[in-house]
Amino acid sequence: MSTRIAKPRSRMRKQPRQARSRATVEAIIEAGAHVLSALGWAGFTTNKVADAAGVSIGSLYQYFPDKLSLVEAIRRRHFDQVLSVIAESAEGDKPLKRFAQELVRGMIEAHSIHPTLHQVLLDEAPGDRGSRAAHASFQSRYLDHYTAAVAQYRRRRKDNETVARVLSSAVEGVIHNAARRDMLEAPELQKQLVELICAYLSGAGRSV
Amino acid sequence: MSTRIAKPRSRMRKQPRQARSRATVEAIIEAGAHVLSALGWAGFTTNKVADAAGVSIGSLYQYFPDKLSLVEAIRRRHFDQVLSVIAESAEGDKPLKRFAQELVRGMIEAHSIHPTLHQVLLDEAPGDRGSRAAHASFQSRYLDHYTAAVAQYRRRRKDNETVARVLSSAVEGVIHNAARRDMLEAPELQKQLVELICAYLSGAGRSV
DNA sequence: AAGAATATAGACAACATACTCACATTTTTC
DNA sequence: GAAAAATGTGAGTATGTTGTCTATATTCTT
Repeated sequence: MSTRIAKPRSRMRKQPRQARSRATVEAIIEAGAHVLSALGWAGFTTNKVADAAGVSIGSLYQYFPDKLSLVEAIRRRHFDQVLSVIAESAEGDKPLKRFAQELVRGMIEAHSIHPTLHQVLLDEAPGDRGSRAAHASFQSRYLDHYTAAVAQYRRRRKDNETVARVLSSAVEGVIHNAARRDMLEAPELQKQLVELICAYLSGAGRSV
Repeated sequence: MSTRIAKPRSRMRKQPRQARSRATVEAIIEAGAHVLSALGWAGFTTNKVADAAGVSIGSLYQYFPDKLSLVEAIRRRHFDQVLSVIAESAEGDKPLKRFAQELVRGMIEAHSIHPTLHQVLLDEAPGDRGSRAAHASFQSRYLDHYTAAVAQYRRRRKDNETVARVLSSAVEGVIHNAARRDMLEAPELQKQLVELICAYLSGAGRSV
């Protein structure tokens, strides 16, 4: 006869009240991100996370009802970090080249936090519960930066939607590949990526 | 005192002799690729594969000593398929645009077989045993196509290595992203990807 | 300082997965 | 056509993972 909430275990089982427990939760999320980034979804076990965080498995389940909700928390935190980094790197009115440079710089910084976490969160980690919404929202806000750039710098107006998608996934691909081989900081790579963006947006292909 | 071979369980436990068993092995590999592509590395269990192949779990272990050797077989087969498709799509002397078109067409075909298998094999599936070598060999043969194109179509000679890597990972990124949202066959996407390649290789960025 | 609220620990139950083994069935060989 | 070789089977074992429960330790309130 209790007032059962629709999704009893959607977010957090118990709100941390004391400073001590807030630190515990923070440690768990941070350790979780680390394990997920280093070992991938398959190696992501709650016991390993608790171990890496220096807490017991019991403490973990005190705040996260299940594995998915923990991933959810990691996802939320990481996406927020990425978006804030990118957002501040690309705003205002700048020439194309400068925009590209700052975008690339922002992307690299965002991925330097946890080199492979981003890709793992996007591809491996399941997103069944309420994450579809968060995921989509992130993707759309993420695309906005590219869409704005495309609208601002491209001469042609057709297919702007597709162009933004192509550009963003191309940039992601390069960053991801570089992260995998630990070459995110290589300056030639940054330069070439900037050139790729500029070349595509200034539309040199149609003349040939 | 026996003559122990260095890697007793590296490849196959038993060679299939009759046609029946060859079909079994084939069915297992095919089913394995399917499961891996659909469910990812985390959902890739030997029981599911045996089930999907319509054989018993015992039969699977008759030919594959462990899970890794099965992944190895899947990897080998898929990479061979991809390379052969790409190889025949990009050879001879063609204008840049035509090369780009055929490359894109080839990549899309290669990934249409099992949309996400490629990425799963590259990122998720572990490659501990002898796979590092096969993996590196594939990557290098894979890059060769891009390097050849870069050398042939670019005016500048500097940083050709980096340019090839940037180009290949950009193309991979776009293809991968399209595969994830089931848009591999969208014609605007193909067109835009071709334009991206042409724009970058014909080097329009430096003039701005 | 004592009792209530909060936090942590780790043994344990329930379940999933990789892989084995003793035996059944089919094909080949003579 | 019978013995031998090859192939196929699936319950069973060992191991690891998720998530629970209860006992204990720490912090807050008054």
